[in-house]
Amino acid sequence: MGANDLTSEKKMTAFQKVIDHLRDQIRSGKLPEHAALPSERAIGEHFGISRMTARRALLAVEQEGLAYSSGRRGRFVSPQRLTYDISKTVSFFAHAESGELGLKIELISKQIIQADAALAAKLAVAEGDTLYKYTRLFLLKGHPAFVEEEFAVAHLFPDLFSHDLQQSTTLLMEREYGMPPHSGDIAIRMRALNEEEAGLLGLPTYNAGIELEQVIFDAGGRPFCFGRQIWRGELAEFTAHAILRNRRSPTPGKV
Amino acid sequence: MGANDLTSEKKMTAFQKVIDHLRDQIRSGKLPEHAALPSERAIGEHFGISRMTARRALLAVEQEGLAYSSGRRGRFVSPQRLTYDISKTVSFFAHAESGELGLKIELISKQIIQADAALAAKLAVAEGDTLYKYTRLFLLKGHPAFVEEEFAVAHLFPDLFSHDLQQSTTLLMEREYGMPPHSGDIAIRMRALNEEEAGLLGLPTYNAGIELEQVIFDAGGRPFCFGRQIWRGELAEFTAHAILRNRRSPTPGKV
DNA sequence: CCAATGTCCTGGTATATACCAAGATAAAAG
DNA sequence: CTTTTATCTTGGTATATACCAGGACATTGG
Repeated sequence: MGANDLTSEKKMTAFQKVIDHLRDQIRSGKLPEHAALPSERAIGEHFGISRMTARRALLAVEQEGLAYSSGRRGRFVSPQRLTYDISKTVSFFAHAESGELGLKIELISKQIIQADAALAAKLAVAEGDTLYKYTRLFLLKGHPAFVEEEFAVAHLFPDLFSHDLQQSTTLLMEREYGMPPHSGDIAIRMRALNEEEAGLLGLPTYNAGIELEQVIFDAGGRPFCFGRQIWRGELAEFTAHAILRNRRSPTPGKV
Repeated sequence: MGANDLTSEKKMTAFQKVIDHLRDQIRSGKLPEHAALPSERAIGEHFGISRMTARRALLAVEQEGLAYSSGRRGRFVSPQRLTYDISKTVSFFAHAESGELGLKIELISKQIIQADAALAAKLAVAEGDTLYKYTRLFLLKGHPAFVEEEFAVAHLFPDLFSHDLQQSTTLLMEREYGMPPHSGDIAIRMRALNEEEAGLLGLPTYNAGIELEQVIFDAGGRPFCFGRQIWRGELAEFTAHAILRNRRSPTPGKV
């Protein structure tokens, strides 16, 4: 005992070695953005491990956000994370326009629906009121970033569907209907993708993503639009600057 | 050929059946919060599938946030998600005190360090300046919720470590040092846990979680504290209310 | 030149098995 | 009654193998 201490890190599991290797390759830039990672089988042979172990390692790297899988085409290096300042704008499109992000919108579906209880509460309308509903896929440089479902109070935006929906609806509502956003209620959480979302985002089902919900209010505090985005988790970062309201003791002196 | 169409959903994979079953059990309340899920082996036998397939199903349910694993003790039903309004308070503790959440703080480590480039930039001090650093684990009703690493500018808080760190440091800094938080810069993203975090949170490494970073400023706009929390993803939801700054056309009239 | 075809590579699913280590628990020893 | 020990259960890791279906791509036929 104590003769072979040179083999320092032998506690490492096989798939952790692979993870570390892939991480290095990606972080060092040897594998640039959107470059293909070795396949499960290739890694298995190269490291002398079974394909299933190689697979676990690749899935871990995927979870880590360093790589993304694209159906049966293979796995690729994730692009750099992008930040979305939720306290400055309610429209990601408006946010993205300034920087050159190569944003593209694909319309997946549009329909006219009746508000259910949950939507009615969020949009301060009666249950059964007419709403526009449309689903869109947002791509950054050709790569899926998030899926958005949006609900708009119908009577405020007559003939909304006659306009092009491949643009910022927030800007559209402001320009065409004189309805500028004034404030927003936002919720962010992590959850698993359902089958449809996974398909659109090119991810395996049950992958985790980040959901961002927002209710947009006009200057009078009336909600007119509710949106629900589900992002590829490795892609997004949300920032905000918060000014704190007066709390229990309105500290005299300053302020 | 056309005789057995009653077996309607036979395209379902084995592990999807298990997922649906577990989801039902949890959503319907047959399995209450923190109740134990069947083990991998038990599910395998019950559904006539191999343990590895049962395992994949359980991992998917875990990813979905419906269940959490707790080392080698088994898997359990996740408690209800809790919301944390980031635009109203910078202290989760202060936030949690009001509601009866059963919050407990465990001090993991504390040390005095020199600021590296990244920390120096965030806290507006010189590289090499002295900082307090402490890591704490936050538990809700006895269950790990998030790990927090906090960095405070040392010269502003003499003898910080002589105080009890099992309380809200924001409140501590306000009460003992007359340094109330005025505003905060917040960033939220999804990322994988490292080994230490996974251990503390009772999760397998490389699981995804939600990271919340915040820089806290005083009334003069000077940063004095930087915190980094990593949450169990299925547990947290972050909300904010944003008032939009004047954009291209400073809408006349209100405000 | 273009469309159709077939082959190869890829990840997704699934089985059956094996060993390990940590947690839980019951049994044995003090 | 308490402490220690041994056993059982659990998830974590790992292998070797197999079949399927979709994407990529070169070859073939018109």
